[in-house]
Amino acid sequence: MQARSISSIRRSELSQAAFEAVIRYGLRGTTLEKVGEIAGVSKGVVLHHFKDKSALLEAVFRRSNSLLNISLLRLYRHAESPYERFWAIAYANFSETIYNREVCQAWVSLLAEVPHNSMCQRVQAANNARIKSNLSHELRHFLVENRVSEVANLLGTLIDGIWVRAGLFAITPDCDKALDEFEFTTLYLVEASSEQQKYHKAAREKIKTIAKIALSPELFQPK
Amino acid sequence: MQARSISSIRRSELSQAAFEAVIRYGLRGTTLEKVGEIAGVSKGVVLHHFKDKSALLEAVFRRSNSLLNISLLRLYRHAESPYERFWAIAYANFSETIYNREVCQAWVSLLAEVPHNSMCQRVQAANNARIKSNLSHELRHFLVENRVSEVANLLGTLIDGIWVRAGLFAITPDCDKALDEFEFTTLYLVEASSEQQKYHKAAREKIKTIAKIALSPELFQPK
DNA sequence: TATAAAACTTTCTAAGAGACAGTTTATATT
DNA sequence: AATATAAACTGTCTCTTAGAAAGTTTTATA
Repeated sequence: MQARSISSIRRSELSQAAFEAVIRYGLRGTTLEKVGEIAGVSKGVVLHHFKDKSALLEAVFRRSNSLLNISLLRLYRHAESPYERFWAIAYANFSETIYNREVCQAWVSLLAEVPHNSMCQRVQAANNARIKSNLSHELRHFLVENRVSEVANLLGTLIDGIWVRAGLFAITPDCDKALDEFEFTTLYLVEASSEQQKYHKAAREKIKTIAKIALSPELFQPK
Repeated sequence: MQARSISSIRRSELSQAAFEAVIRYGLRGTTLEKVGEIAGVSKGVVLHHFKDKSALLEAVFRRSNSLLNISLLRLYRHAESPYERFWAIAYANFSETIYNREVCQAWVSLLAEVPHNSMCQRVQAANNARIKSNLSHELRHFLVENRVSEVANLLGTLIDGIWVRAGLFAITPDCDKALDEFEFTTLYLVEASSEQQKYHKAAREKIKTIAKIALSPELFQPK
């Protein structure tokens, strides 16, 4: 059995290398040659596997979004209540494995590609929709139906805002601070009763523990 | 009296042209030649007034941030209470003159420049700090002191999030929707009493009217 | 082992960033 | 007004980059 085609392995290596290049040299400083250099191949190989530079950057963009997806699925597997699934979403976005200098910075750098790349737009739109849908699904359990959509939307937008700010300044972002901001906003937006607040705190603690294991760097090596 | 030096006029023309180019061709598609073409001069002129491409993009970035500043000052002039000044901040960020397809898209495109350009980082950091300080100053009047900083920070982050989402998809953003989201979040975060809510509504209405005049496209031609 | 397809390399071209030398235009000084 | 000086601008040259194309090697499969 052939595990994965050479092409798919190369594409993965190359998009990883491109990610590296974007971190090191910025979007404008990322050239096909540098990407090849990091991957240990010639520029020609890069263009053999990606039709042009846009296609390569698109793959990097897709990759960084899929990291988020993977981490969410891992946490979902161990979340057993709406509150816990809600916090799984939060920790998927703001655990060290995902919410770190490199990834945030790369994401912000790649944002510039989106307005003129309809494939990136689709990826990003799908991502926003997925987060909103996930949040809505859990919010329904502790918020009146007619406010669910609005709150889910706002929390999604807030997540983007936190990410952007983290990416802009090329410093290590503070996971706990981000999670605090998310919690703070949530509790006010859903007007959580003190009983509900306890559930949230408990769920956050549990998912935090799970995230520490399930999203540990050793276990988190994407294909 | 010499109104403005030739250089300063040229720099302004050129950064305006560069802004145009970023909109039309994206960050990666923006070349010095195209910028010159839009401005009706040769590439050499561009490099005469800006030491390199980064310096040019920096100027565009600064420009789009200063638009925000100008619109805020205009509205402040007519705001007469904390509530009104609070809403002046909101309308400075989300009036058609500022919050439109072109500006949002350019802003997002230029974000990619920030992580590797310390001057852009300084501009952006100053901007964040200013918005936070402005918000804090007004929030103090209808929120207990020990929550002011946190809420100001969150609202600033939310504004960034709304902007990013608007810039990503190259469509005309919806000003009223953005303002509704901002209002919605504010009212919950400050736990506004029904009396306070009335003040907010009234202030929003008033500033809306003022913005329609003071920020009308005819009157808003930045230097 | 023959054949095709996929992976990879090398070479070439057009376009871009930016340096530099030289020319023109504006400003200030006597 | 005449001259000096600085600023604005132009054209040319070099080096780097994206990407196309044509050719070579490797791998898979019948």
